[in-house]
Amino acid sequence: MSTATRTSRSRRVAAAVAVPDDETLAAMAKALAHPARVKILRVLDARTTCVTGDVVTEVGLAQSTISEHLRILREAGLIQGEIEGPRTRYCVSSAGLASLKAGIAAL
Amino acid sequence: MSTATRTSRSRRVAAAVAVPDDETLAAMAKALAHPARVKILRVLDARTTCVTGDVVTEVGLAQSTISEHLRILREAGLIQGEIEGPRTRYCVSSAGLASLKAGIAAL
DNA sequence: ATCGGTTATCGTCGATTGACGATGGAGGAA
DNA sequence: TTCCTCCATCGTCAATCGACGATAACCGAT
Repeated sequence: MSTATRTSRSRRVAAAVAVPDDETLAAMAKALAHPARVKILRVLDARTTCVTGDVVTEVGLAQSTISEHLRILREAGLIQGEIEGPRTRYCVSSAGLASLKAGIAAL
Repeated sequence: MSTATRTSRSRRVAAAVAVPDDETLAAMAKALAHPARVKILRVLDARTTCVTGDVVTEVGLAQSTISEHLRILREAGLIQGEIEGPRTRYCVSSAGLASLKAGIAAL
């Protein structure tokens, strides 16, 4: 418990963080269970936003491999990408990340 | 951060949490990347300590499978087990878990 | 309409994972 | 000693992962 001292029957104050169950937490952990994906998260966080090509350059793996890692992170809800013309812009999902943090912190 | 408000150049107060690099963080996440292992952590936390057989009963997988999961968690530094006569007693490694939490929180 | 740049998806291959039963060793009890 | 219990390890099998090149789809500009 850190931000939310206010728990029980009070008004919803600010973004109730979803606490994931075992299954979901494991899935999110699995998405992080690869150095390249951890690095991708850091890259996205540092630049606040980038297109796939930027990530390919930064991480140094094949484009198809990066695209796959991005898919895994996206399906885990840790990042989100929006199509922007011919390219796709990715950013970390603060909601998803918060959920992961909450789940880990609750251990 | 929860326990340690005291950070910088003060005397080392209580267990400076090691912040893991990408590789290590990924390895710890990988250890959590399975529902059974998440559950095992919860079981250990709830009972503060248990022998392998208890975990087998609680989780409901084959003894060899549980033993393997315990090994993975142990090698990731998330739990520690001490041999106690004919059985092995496992408990959560607060240091390892703190390291994981720090790594995740730093994302 | 066609071309060039940017991504996602497909197919493949070797490596790793996860599950289980079987085996073996280390302790306590008889 | 001789059991019996508890646990880790081994061997095996199917399933999944990770990386890559090749291909296709999509869009903007020419």
